[in-house]
Amino acid sequence: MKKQRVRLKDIAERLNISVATVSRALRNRIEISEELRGKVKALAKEMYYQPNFMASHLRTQKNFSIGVIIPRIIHQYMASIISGILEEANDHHYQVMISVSEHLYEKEVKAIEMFSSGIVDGLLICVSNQTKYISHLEQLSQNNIPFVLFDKDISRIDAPKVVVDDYTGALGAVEHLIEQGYKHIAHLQDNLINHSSQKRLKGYYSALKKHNLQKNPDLVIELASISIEESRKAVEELLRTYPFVDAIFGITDEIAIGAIQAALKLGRKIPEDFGVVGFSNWQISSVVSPSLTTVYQPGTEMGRTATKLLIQRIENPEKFADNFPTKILKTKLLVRESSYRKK
Amino acid sequence: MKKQRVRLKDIAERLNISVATVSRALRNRIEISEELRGKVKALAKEMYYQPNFMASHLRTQKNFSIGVIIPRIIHQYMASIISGILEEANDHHYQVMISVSEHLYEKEVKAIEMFSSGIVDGLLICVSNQTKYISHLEQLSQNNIPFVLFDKDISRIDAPKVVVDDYTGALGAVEHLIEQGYKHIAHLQDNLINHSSQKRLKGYYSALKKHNLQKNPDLVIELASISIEESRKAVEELLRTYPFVDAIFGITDEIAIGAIQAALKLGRKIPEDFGVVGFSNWQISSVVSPSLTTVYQPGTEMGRTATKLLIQRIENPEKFADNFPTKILKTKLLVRESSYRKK
DNA sequence: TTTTATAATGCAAACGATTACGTAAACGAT
DNA sequence: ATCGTTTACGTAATCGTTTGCATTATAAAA
Repeated sequence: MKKQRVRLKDIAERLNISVATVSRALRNRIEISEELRGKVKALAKEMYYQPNFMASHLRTQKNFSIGVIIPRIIHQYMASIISGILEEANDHHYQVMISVSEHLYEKEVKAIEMFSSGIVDGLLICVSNQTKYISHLEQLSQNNIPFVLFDKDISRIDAPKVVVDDYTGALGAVEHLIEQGYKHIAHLQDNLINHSSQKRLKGYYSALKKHNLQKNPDLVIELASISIEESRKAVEELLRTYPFVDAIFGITDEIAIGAIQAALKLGRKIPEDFGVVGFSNWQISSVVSPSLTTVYQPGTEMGRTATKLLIQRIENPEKFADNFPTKILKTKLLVRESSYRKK
Repeated sequence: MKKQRVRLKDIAERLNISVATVSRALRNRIEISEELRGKVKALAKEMYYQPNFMASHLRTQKNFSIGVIIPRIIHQYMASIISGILEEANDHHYQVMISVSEHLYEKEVKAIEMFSSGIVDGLLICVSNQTKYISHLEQLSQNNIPFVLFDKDISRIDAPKVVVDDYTGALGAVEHLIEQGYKHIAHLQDNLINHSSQKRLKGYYSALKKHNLQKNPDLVIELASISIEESRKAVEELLRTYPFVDAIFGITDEIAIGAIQAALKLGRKIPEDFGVVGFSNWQISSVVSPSLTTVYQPGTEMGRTATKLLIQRIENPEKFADNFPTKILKTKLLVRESSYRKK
């Protein structure tokens, strides 16, 4: 009743030849005469033969699949990274398995263990916000499982990395505000565990210093969580306490949008007497009114680059035995209405 | 040099027992004495043993992984579906492999072929816009590979399906506009190949009919592609040609936002003299100004439901041999500024 | 003591593909 | 006729687990 899958053996029996011959014929080995190769292929097609990857992978110790571990997926930037990963993987005939850690360290460790069981040839990892220990990553190195870190940097671990130039991106964003004439620029960010956050903060400080603006620790606000509402509340409070603040650099677009809403609510004119810049270039940012100036992060490119690096490492282990490149992708400032006062 | 992976054999040799015993001990079979089981497990842990899934899957013909085929991923609604899939799969200890068809029929077929090679136990499929033929899906049935269709419905194919109630959703959205006093409601949609689009169009017509409003084919616009710009252009033209139009039901939030922009540009007041409703509840919709009334689609729930159905079908093939359920998820109208005129 | 039941373990054959090695036939060169 | 090559294929081991069917030891029953 239940139709069995067609195996090499079935083809072999129909043609009265050996399984080995069928295998070789299908993979175009020259040792098999052209005539027979043709016959085998024709019959395979006719019988809808599909190779059993489980078996061939067990034998060859190769999977043609890579695992991806990310903190969350409902997030435009992350979705664009995944998109890049899928594209690049597809180009190289690799399949992609995704696991979401939900920013929980434990889930991250579990995912890595799960992927360490031979179902993938390598791993693409974006560590969670909670990840402070790295023994699970070192375990991977010891088990000889190639992996590449992306987006979030963990400086202590020795592995290929692909990150965005947060420092320069933030620096440019804040310099732009300064050039537009804003004098008292606040910075809203999430907790500082995150490496990117730290870099963006540094960029912010550098820009102030470069232009001889005083840095005021009260103008750096650390939000408990990243959301429009949270940011709106914080900015309202900030503007009541320090009314002289005339611009905000938000660490994400969500935060920047919250800032816009708060400023509008308090009667500020954007960009005339209040400027806002965000980070990431979510689709929202071009649609809100006023449209949001933001730092574009090349998500798709990051996905592609990380995947390319991983596949190279998988297919050429010796070559990458000791020198692990860190690719730093350039951001791009997209100037829109929220910060551009024509002079 | 290169450290070998630890196998059952390695553990067996260290303990001077057979491989079979180790295998059974690790899987908690009662035939093995508790004492020995303990010893084996301890040593396995000590040696960092990770079972080789390739081998065990080959033997058991079971993968604990499912394949997902979607048209694209950078799309909030789709990302939320994926998120639901990943959650549910994770709960049942399944892994998820994703393939993107980019709305190309050929890529969809290729993906299905690829997944038919035993690397997944079942498939979750959201067909592309271009998919008119279904032989590739029938092939799956014949090859005994369980699959579930989600989001996009193809009525001709016999399989479990999970869809959203587009008809009722659209009906409710348009009725809401009517109740708010809008009289000349236009509808903007994409090409009609899509089943959902057709259902939403029907809902639109039904609402008009129910409230004795005349249907005017000129007020149903078919866009070449879905984007804010495309929609803005179309709506501008529409409003110039038919100035009496006072509301728009857009088939997605993008289209609705384009409509808002066009209406504002032409000096219409929203919601006073112009109403707009979208479909999907993207994050954007609550942030634009005026905020957008829209029909919420339960993406995460759809992902979870489809996955649950698939896993049931995988683990209980007989039970689902002939009766394939179609789950229709309820939408929910979220009334916001773009359509709510207080009376 | 012999028989029988029970518990605990080993043996070896799968799963389906790949591949090192072996072999038979055909051919040309000596 | 003999030998060496080449061509074209077959044999069988292998990848790491799982599992049906022994097998052995131990205990209980006769």
